[in-house]
Amino acid sequence: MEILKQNQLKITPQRLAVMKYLDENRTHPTADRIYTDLKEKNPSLSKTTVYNSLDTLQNHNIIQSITISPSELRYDFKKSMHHHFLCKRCGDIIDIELECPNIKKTIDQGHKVEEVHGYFKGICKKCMEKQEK
Amino acid sequence: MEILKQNQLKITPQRLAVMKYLDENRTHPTADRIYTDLKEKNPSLSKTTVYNSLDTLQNHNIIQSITISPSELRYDFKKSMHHHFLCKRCGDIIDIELECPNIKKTIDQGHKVEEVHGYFKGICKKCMEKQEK
DNA sequence: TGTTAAATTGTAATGAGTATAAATTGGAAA
DNA sequence: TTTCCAATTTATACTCATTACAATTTAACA
Repeated sequence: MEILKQNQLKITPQRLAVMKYLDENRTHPTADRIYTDLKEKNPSLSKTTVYNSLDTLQNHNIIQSITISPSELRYDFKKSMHHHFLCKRCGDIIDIELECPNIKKTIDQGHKVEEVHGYFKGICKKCMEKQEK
Repeated sequence: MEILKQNQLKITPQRLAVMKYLDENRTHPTADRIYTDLKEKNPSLSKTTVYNSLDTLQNHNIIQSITISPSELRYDFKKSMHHHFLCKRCGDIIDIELECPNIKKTIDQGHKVEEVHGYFKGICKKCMEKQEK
C-alpha cells in the first residue's frame, strides 16, 4: 500500500484509508459512501479530505472516476481496460472485461484519445433471475 | 417537426422550441444552454419547462441524455448507435460513428442490455492542430 | 527537534437538477 | 365555436454533490 505512495505523495492516514477502502470495496462507491463508511472509524475525517484524496489519486492515475450515473461520480482502482455495466434496478455497477477495437477509428480521425469509457445500462443478471421467480 | 409530436404528446410551443433547438444545434448542449438561448426569443420560458420537455422527449425515445461530463447532462437527438468524444480542452462533444461488437459479451454473461454508451476523452483534432502552430 | 510546504478540517458557497403548487393552455367534446 | 379538464407551464423554494476558502495541523526533510 505504502509502496504506491512513492509517487511523490505524502503518506497520510486519510489517503491510506481511502485507498484501503477502494481496495476492499470493489463496488465503485461514491465519494459520499466512502466518507460515511470511513467516518465511523475516524470521526475527525472531513468530507473535503475524501474529495481531495480522490482528486489527488486520480491525478496520479492510481484510481479513476466513472461518470456512468448522472449527478454523482463513482470511483474505482485503475485496472486493465474494462467497461462498466450499470443495473437500472439495483444500482450495482459490474465490470465487463473486454477490449475495444474501435479506438483506432477515433485516432484515425485526428483526435488524441486519452481515456476510453464504455458504459452499458440495463438489468443485471442477478435482478433478471430474481424477476423470473 | 410536428409529425414527431404524434407520439401521444401535446404540441406546445415550448416543446417545439426545444426540439427545433436540438435539431439546429448538434452540439450536445446542456439543459441550461438550451434554456439560456431559448429564453432570448421567449422570455416567459421557465427552466423547469426545459427540464420537463427534455425528460418527456427522453421518455419517448425521441432524444437521449449523455452522461459524459460530470455534474451536467448533455442532450442529443436519438440517432443510430454511435459513441461520443469529449475534448478536455474545448469541451466539445463529437460523434463517433461505429458499431460496438462487444455488447454480445455482456449479454452472454446474463445481463439485459438496454443502453450502450461509449465515451472517449482526450484532445480533439481541432485543438491538436491549434497546438501545433 | 524545528521548519515549512503540503494536507486536513469545518464552514460556507455554488450550481445542476427536482419538488411543489398555482396559473395557464391544448385539444377533445358539446 | 365555446366549454372544460387534464396536461403543461411557470415561479419559487429546495436538495444534494461538489467546490472554495481560510485557519489549523502534520509529514518529512534538514
